[in-house]
Amino acid sequence: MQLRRSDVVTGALTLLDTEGLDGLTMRKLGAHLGVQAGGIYWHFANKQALLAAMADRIIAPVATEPLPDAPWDAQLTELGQRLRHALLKHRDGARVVAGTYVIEPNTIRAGEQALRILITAGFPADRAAWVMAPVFYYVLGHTIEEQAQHAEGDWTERNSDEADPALQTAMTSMLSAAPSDRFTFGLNLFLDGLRHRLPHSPA
Amino acid sequence: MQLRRSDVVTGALTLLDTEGLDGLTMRKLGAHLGVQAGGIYWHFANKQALLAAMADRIIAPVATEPLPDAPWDAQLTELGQRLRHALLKHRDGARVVAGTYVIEPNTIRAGEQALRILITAGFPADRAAWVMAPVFYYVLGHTIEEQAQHAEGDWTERNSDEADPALQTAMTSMLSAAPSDRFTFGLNLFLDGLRHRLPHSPA
DNA sequence: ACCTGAACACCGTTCAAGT
DNA sequence: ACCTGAACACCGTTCAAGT
Repeated sequence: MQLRRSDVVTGALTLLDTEGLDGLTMRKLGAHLGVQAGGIYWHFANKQALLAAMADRIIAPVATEPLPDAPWDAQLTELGQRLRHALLKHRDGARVVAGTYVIEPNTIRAGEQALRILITAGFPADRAAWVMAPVFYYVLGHTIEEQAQHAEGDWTERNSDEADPALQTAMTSMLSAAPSDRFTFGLNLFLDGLRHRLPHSPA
Repeated sequence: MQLRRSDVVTGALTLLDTEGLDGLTMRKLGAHLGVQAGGIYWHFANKQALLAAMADRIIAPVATEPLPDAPWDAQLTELGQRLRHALLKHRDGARVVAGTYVIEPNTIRAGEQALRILITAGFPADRAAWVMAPVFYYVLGHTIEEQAQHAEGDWTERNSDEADPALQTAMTSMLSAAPSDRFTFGLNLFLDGLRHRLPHSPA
């Protein structure tokens, strides 16, 4: 039976979870789908196009679920949290999304949601995207690192000697903290900046 | 005459500028250095280690130059600006740094500078790193996109139809703006959040 | 110590040819 | 329309052997 474009994306995401991004090859994907590697190129022009489709699928839940009726800052926080959770659902999800310049439908929709929140809240339309981009970079950057989980011993090892105790405290408290706490902290840092530019919304 | 570790890094950065990160292969680097590809492995355990050394070299100017005697927020801004400029000095510089979990000396030093600024300013030591990380993610994310310069027509093309004019304005103003203006704007957004948590420093 | 030569085990992508 | 088979032009990495 035939392979649809969406089957290829689904198979690729399954393989992503078991092999990771670096282990995701067209040949392995072909084998997983019961097809020659070359066969995939009938459905996708190249690997990059497939990765873009995967990224869009990963982001889908962020664009789909309706936002709660809440103040703009709570809505924006919710969007950031949803994005992180969506990225965490697949191994290397953040790297996949970061690596593809996505102009697929769901990604566009998610971005439009963020812009609408900001514009409705009173941000000038010609600055809304300037605000959205940093939040997006932050969520991606944080989650990439969260998913990389490079053996945490590294830093402590390298710097066990010669270091300022305050700096030690700083690094240790970052490495030992729960990722979700650090994430929320950073997101709030951002929103403080935003709230500062805009009258706080009435609850 | 013999090849030193630092010569390999220098050659790799030269090649990076002409070929880009995706075109930087061990074989091409070998040819550029007048050496077989395998020969490089005497100096570096693998390509990843070489990329880490390249990243550290790229970041070097951020760690080396002393900071001006200024309020903490101005110092932090300066550090962010320097990091962006350092990344921009080499093609795909931001991607190189983002792709390597760097615990090389210069990167450590640059991070310590940021932590010291924050701690001196009065941030609790166990939160300083939580503040530093988001700024770092932002600078990297912004600069990666700035260096990708994916034909700006893409978005406008895809969305010339059916779209909300306010959203159009938002996207257009982002795509047409000078990257350095957008960068400074985003950095300030962050600092507003920080200043909000800390008594503003006396000039 | 530092590098060559040559191989190993892979890649993404193309494309005639099959069904 | 959808895929096979087989090739092309690469990769990173290893390692005996040379100097």
